Amino acid sequence: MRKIEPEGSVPGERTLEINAAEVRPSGRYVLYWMTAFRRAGWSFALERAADWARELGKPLVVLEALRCDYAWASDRFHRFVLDGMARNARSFDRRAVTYYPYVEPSKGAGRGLLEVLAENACIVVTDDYPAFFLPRMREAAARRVAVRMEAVDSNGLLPIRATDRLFKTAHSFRRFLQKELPDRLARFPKPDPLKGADLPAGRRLGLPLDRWPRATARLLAGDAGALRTLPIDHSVAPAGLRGGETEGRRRLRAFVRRRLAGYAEERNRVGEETTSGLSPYLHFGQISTHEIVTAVLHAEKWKPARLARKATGSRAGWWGLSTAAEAFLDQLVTWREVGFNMAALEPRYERYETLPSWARKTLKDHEGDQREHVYTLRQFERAETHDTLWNAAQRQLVTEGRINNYLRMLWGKKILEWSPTPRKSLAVMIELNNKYALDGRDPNSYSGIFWCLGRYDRPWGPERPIFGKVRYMSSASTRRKMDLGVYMKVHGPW
DNA sequence: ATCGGCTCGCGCAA
DNA sequence: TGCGCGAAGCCGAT
Repeated sequence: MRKIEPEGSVPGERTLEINAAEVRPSGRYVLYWMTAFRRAGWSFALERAADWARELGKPLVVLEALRCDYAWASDRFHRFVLDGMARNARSFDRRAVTYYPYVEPSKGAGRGLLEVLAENACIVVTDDYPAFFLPRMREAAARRVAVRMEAVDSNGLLPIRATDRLFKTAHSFRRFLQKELPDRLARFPKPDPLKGADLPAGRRLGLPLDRWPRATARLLAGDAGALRTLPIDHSVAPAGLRGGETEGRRRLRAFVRRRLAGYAEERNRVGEETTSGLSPYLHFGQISTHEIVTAVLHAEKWKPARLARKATGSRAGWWGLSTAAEAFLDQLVTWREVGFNMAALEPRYERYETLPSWARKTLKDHEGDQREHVYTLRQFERAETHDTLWNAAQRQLVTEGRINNYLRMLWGKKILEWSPTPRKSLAVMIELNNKYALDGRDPNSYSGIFWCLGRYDRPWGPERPIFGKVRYMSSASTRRKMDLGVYMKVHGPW
């Protein structure tokens, strides 16, 4: 039997069949189950779903669900995702697409929703994201759904399955990217995959969803009273920035226009807005790396001929852009995607055992060292250490859902220094980062945490107590190097 | 203000 | 087999 494939331009290396079932051309619609790439533009997954709908001549149904039972679910993350769902509702309602936003009102209430929708689907397309509970949820769904399911990778510039190699340093990953990216720069997702897609209208599908009522406008508006009714952690308050694709795009424009040119020199200035601030939007899939890269390349009037011929792994000069743009793209592409490489290829990416062996050895050698200060998770959480700078960074995390890039490293290094064991320090970092950081639970966030313990880094001398040969950082040097006045004022004691 | 040394693994040249 | 080099460091010498 001929295998059905849609016409389209989504690269084969980004699509993955995740069950053995057949496509069902007699179904009533194509179902796109949006779980990670929560946006209407620049998404290979949505593009693939639209390709299928056109190929089969069926309407497209988009299901975007928000569970309440995942770890660390709180007002903070719900509000951010709901902002995005409200925006998606507007984007999709202007198209010939049936958008179904579902917010789980109680634990387990969403069970069965996907299967019921899949019963009438020709095919289910979903997102291929390599971290948190999403891979497990996707696998469980693939076993229960009796129609073909595809997962599509719209994570970054490099498809997560482009290689089997697990990269141990940014340098070797960068060198690999410099060989692999040129071909992929010509195959970006469409800014608006539904434009001109010519899909049949699906306005009156009469979905049998009485058991799973569509999210109310009040909830999508992020109404505080509506949030309070959900069984999630209300002690972690919304972070004070609006989520959603439009807001992410607005920030991208502002960054490129006003802050990109000074990025290389100013990114570590504490207490000023000098970075893009896009990582929460990237984490929840509300903006795409492809869109960001396109905006940067456009601002720099870039041409493919500017690419260096040789892949040396060097941090600057490969793109042929300004120093600032090269530095920014190194963060966005090299450092973000090396974390996706880890999460996609190493199922134990959250485990201490995945640290490089030199780091595990040296930390073990120093596990018995005397600790001058030792704090519990709760003391760290409440910013109750002896170090006012560390406390300020922790308070920024709790109130804003982020920490200044440079201070985040110091934050982690000190948790290592002030914990009974390196393993316990890892547990504290993961707990606090996942609970409070908008971009926590992301592959990228794990890179940041594990870097503090030696991942992607090299040994440094001299060997010190507790740290061994793991790179040491000190609050005293940080205070000397940086102007912390404004920062300490804003994040001073509660 | 700037420099070297501290230390290990990788990729490439030879 | 040798060599250069690497997420943002630290410290002491000059």
